[in-house]
Amino acid sequence: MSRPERERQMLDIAEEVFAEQGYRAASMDEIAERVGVSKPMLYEYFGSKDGLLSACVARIRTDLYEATQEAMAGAGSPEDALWRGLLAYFAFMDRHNRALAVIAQQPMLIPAAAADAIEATRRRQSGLTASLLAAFAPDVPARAVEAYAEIIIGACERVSLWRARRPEVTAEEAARYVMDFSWQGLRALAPPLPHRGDEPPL
Amino acid sequence: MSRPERERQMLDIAEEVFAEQGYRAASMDEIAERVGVSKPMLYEYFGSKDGLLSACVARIRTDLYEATQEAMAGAGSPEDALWRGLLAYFAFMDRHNRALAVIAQQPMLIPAAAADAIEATRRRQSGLTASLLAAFAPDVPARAVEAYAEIIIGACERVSLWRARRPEVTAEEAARYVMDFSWQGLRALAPPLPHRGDEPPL
DNA sequence: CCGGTAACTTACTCCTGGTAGCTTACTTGG
DNA sequence: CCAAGTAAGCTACCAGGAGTAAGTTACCGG
Repeated sequence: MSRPERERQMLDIAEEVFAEQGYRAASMDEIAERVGVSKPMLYEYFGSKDGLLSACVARIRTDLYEATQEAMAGAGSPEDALWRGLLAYFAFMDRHNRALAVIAQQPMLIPAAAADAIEATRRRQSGLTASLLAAFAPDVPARAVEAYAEIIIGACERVSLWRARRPEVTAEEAARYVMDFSWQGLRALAPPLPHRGDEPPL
Repeated sequence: MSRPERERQMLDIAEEVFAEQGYRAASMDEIAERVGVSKPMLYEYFGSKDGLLSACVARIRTDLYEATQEAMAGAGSPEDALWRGLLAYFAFMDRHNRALAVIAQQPMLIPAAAADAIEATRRRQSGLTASLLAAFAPDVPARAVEAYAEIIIGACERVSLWRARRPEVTAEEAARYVMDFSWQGLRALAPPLPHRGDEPPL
């Protein structure tokens, strides 16, 4: 079997095993066995267990990035772009095994080397969001744009996690929540106070 | 040394070591040595390495919960409560070693038992936020309130992570970003439209 | 003084991530 | 068609750390 072929096969199996058992419980021996290959081959290809996880995560993140970017490409307005991006995000999470999607969001417990690879792809996602924001709010300072991008990413990740406990929430509903919140904020929620135009206290 | 005393001491050291080296890299032998005690004592007290992490996380989360709850107690309005809560959150993250605060947010790489303990305490935080929201938006469906609470928590966690890369961002500035975003949403950012006081759609 | 209990230790086992070195099999040039 | 090189693959091992069994000290009530 050729190298790229084997590599993809290994990633497929590893993704499956990690999702089933979690990173720690998954053993390299089992992954190797299920691939139908011996353990040193895994190390030949990925260097370490962390390297294998990194590769899995990198692949997923790349796919996620492409899916959201593509979805946002055809948008007519910033608002529309945000909506399409959110929808694509949650739909993607549905298609892929949610357990690994969650693993893909856990940078810190794994060693620095692996975390770097994950963070790099992750930052591309933040960057995409940030550029969207910058496009329709050019006067907002860069720092604030970054912060807002992080906020949106964090919101998405957390809502994904929440959906794992609430399977009845559809991807569209989830996207809707994030969208409404992001667009209008909470102020729109408060019905009793009629004077909504005032500034918040710093 | 008495049991509760030892326990606290062990947690202090473990917190430190986990924060320094990360969960995986930290060894029970080293923690035991730094405590000045032998390894079986750690197992006597916490059952397993995961148990030790769970205990650390539980303690931190409890403290965080109390800190934010206390901060929000004296608020005059929901808006004020949100602001105080956010500020307390980020200030807490500053005081405690940020690395462990981050570890506390990584449930999935550790076995189910530990993850459960973490999620349980975490949900209390979501619950606190949700009750705040419910208080000033009683007509919003419970499901949406939950989603919004998750969004805010996710935003806070992610912004914390971001601050680890951007030490120049103060706790107050971070709280400010989350506050502004949560309150006004993004629509307020778009500068070409001068009419910000109008009703949002919905 | 003695029995019991509770903090504590030494000295292991075993599992799993990781590696050294060998074997097979396929391609390529003479 | 064969030899030589290269790439895929394997067996057998090591190291280190999680977790444990059994024994030891020290304190405290009777």
